[in-house]
Amino acid sequence: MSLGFGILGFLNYAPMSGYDLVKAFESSLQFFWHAQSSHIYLELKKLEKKGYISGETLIQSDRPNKKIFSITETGKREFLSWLAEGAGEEATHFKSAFLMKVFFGGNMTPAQSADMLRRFQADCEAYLGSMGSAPESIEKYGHNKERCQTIYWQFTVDFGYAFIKTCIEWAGRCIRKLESIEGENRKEDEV
Amino acid sequence: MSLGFGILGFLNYAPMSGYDLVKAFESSLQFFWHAQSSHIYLELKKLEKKGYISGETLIQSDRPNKKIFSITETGKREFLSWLAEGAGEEATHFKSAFLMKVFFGGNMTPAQSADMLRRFQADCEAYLGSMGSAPESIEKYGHNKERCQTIYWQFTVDFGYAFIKTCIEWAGRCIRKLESIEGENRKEDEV
DNA sequence: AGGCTCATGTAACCGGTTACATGATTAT
DNA sequence: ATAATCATGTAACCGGTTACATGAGCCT
Repeated sequence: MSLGFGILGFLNYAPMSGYDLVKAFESSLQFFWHAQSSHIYLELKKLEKKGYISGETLIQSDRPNKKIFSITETGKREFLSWLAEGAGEEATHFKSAFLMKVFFGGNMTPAQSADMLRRFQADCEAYLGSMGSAPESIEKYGHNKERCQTIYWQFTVDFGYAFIKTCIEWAGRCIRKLESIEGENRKEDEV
Repeated sequence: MSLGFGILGFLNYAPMSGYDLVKAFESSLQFFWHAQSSHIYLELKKLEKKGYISGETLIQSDRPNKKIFSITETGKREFLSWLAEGAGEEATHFKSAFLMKVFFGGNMTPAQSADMLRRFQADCEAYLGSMGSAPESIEKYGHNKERCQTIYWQFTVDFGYAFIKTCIEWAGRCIRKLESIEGENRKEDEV
């Protein structure tokens, strides 16, 4: 139901259509929450059924019509109480199929493992590059809001930076270790 | 299907029962993959149906009987080709409902947000403490295997350490920032 | 005419969780 | 007796993905 709360959070800023929400997720939460448009529309239906939001069709002449959703009082209460719950222990959980591959790296050659880690490192660097636009996004979306909102957005961006940098450094250590092993193996072969 | 590959990975070390696999996941992959026993048994059935593993009932007199699963040639091939695929771009993805709460922190008081972050930080410290047993686990499980396996296990443990430490430091920075804001607000109130 | 953005959905499926259910054997 | 560990499952559900489908209106 976390996606639902994300939607409520955005609607708590301002009424929006499903399409607007898709864009909003893409340009902010996507660092730690990937939402498919199909899923968002599905969730909107559920939230409306529960009475947390209400939608009104807006007739447009220049573009296709759209349905604008607003958060209800009940919805606001639900959202705020979810926030107030604070962090559960699941916050420290981290799931990764990639690390599973690393774990079973003994079934590949060290060279293969090193390649995998290099690819990972490169993806991280690319990701880091794509995050360059984050400060502007925050500026753009936040300039008409209270300034106190944007520091929380910045917190999540900071987390992203710190996380990716940690990944890059870790991968570097692993790669160096694997290269040293390869070096030893070659020496043994020569003897 | 990642859970399936995790199971194949363990069975590639040695034949095991469902119960053994539950224990194996708990004592190693749980840092980045939580597997419920019910799910493991379900997955074992699927893998058997696909012909990736085969099970034989072992009759025990001192304990309840159990079903020992072994990886088949087909299973081995599948597992190895999954490994060889390397890291996909999903490796850099990170999903967190907790960060979503941080993102929407503007709907709480800074004090509430700071409390949430302190709780998170404390959970991280606790997690760090629980990881102290990892090196022994590796030693224990690895001493009868080739030494080259254990360095990959160590890699994932190292990642865990680095990740949690990054979380703790990040949370600290956020908390300090929030405390300074609270300080400013109090000053304004006094004027 | 063709491609773009805007706009909204449905259906099938899959991965995973929760809750429940059962029963053998061993140790205290 | 009874608690703990060993051992295996089922059923209902939920959160999310993938693939598919549609169509309005704009720009070139």
